[in-house]
Amino acid sequence: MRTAEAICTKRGARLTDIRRRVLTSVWSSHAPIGAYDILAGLNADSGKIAPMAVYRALDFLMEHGLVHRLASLNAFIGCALADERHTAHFLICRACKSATEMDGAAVTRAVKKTLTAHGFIPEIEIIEIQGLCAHCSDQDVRRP
Amino acid sequence: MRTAEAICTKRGARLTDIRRRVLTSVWSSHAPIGAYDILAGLNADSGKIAPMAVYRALDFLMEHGLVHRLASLNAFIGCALADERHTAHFLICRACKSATEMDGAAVTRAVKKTLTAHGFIPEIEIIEIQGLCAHCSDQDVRRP
DNA sequence: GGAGTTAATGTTATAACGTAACATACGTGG
DNA sequence: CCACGTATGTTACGTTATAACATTAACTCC
Repeated sequence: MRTAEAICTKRGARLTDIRRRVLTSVWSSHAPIGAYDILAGLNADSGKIAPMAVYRALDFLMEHGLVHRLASLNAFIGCALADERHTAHFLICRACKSATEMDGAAVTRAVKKTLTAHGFIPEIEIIEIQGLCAHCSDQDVRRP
Repeated sequence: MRTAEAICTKRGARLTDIRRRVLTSVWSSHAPIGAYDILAGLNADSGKIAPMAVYRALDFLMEHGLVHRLASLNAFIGCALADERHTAHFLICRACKSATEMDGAAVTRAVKKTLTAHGFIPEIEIIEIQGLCAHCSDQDVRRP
């Protein structure tokens, strides 16, 4: 959280009140959280923030790498490695709902190689693997 | 299309009228197509099909590998390799809107390796790379 | 072929996710 | 102070997806 402020000031970006509250909300959820859940959290305490405000804050936070979006869940999650620019690859556990960034080096290499073969110039990489995390697969977790 | 029928009869699955029409609609779009666009296409000719019907048909078609869903676009696309069970990886061109299944062998290997290291058991792999395809990157296509 | 069963579709309503467009406030540098 | 760029407020709407329950069609076993 202090990191977030540091990053923003370093870049001359303003971590305003709403943005800070949205970021806090994202971090305080252990699992990926939807925009409207964030909204509900913010409006529980105080007033009436509109969806727009949340989406704008999320856009800002994503631009600065503080938050990632999980396309397959329509949800958002805090990024622990915000100061290094990177494309995130996620492992999403259907049992405990955790979403952890995986070590993507090998995958990124393989993807890059394949793309070159196709002559494709990448801009956004979405890699989201859903399944069971190590902890949950030890438990007795049946298929959906 | 004949392939689709063959697959369904082989599996004892019923390729009903709606399912057939949805599948045709998906195939007749060169780009990934949204559920409501499919719906509009069907309702252009004849009567009033409800969204539910389309989503149900899409679910069926996906179960049988005849169609894939692109999570990052909320859209659907026909699968050319429907009889082999496979996880599809897509290259999505932002210029021409094409979405082609890439050769995923190397990537799949890398993913599998990384997952093993994490002790993660995969069930669904979503890999969607957005960017510029070979053809469009030859043209003068600027960033968004 | 008719009764019982499962699969598929119809119907209605609503949930969940996301954005356009325009007005207003806020801060910073000249 | 005031002009300009950035951020937020506000309203309304567009898009994507599903819940819940009723009805119809197909299949099967005797």
